[in-house]
Amino acid sequence: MALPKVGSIGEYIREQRQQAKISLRQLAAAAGVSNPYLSQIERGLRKPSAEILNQIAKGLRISSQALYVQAGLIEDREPPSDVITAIRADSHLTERQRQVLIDIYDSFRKEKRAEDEQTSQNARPQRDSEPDDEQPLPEDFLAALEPYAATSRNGNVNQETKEG
Amino acid sequence: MALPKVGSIGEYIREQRQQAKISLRQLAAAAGVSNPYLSQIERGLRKPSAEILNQIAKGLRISSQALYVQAGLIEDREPPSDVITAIRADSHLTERQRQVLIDIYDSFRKEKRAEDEQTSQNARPQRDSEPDDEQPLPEDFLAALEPYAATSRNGNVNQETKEG
DNA sequence: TCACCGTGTTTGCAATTGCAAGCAGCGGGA
DNA sequence: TCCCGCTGCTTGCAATTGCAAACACGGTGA
Repeated sequence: MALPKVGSIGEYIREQRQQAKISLRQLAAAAGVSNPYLSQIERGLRKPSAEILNQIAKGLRISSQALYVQAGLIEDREPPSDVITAIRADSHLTERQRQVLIDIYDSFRKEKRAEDEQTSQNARPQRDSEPDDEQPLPEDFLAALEPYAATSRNGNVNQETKEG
Repeated sequence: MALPKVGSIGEYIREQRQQAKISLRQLAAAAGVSNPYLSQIERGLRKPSAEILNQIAKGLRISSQALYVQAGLIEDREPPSDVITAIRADSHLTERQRQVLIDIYDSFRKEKRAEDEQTSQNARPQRDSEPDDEQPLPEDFLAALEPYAATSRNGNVNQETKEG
């Protein structure tokens, strides 16, 4: 019972490897792991760490994500689609703007969580769709944001270019 | 071994945890790991396995992918790169929170653009990513957000909102 | 027959993970 | 003052990872 999903990922790796028509040792070399260890992984005898998994994915030239999903390390459909990552990757923002956005996002998550916990006691059916009946952002609210937005406190203008 | 990026992921976890305003032990319990181990992870003394990483992500209610990217375990190859899309897809937010985030994002984009036009004359060389850290969000700023965050589900809000 | 090269597998073992228990500091109440 | 609860940190220690070396088996050529 020790390693429930490891077997499946081992099989998956072996499948991928065989489809690529490379030997265990070749993949081991490409991935930078030892052949015996790879053998054990493929047979589900070992639970590789994330680092090893990542290297194997590289060796197989497949997506790390695919492997993690197989390993059960990422919820297969991870719908959050990751606002944080998107913010971090967005080159159209300054570093400070990113920080603010992330903080706001986190605070939202926190509030939502607090609410969820609260409602979980009552086990109340929760409606997501609310009648949207109000302007989301009044002027003064955005005004309050400005000092945090582009600011460039010490001329930190951050221009990594990524034309997109 | 240097474990180059472990430190950064530890910091990232600690940031996320503190922003969520939960204690190390709370997160440890939520993630199903021991407190001392989490402490060591946060300080970069240990390299958590993928499984632990995944559990921590769950405990933090953040995307596993974000954590893996931070850990350098995913090549960050195809990030959503679209903040709006990510926000829209995030089921952990209320509809109102999404609206607010999107509006803030838009306003940031505008400000940044204005700045870039201004600074394009100077073409300042990039300052490496080290914006002098400073507490990200003052209290009153977050307080200003609250009315827009989770509130107003279905018209009637004041169920138990702590009214001082 | 032997030697050689390839495949995947088994076998110890150092290094590391991850945990239970305990330690030190801080703030509040009796 | 003591006690309690909370915060994070340190300390052994069992369990596990991941590797080097050696193993078993098969195919090839001399």
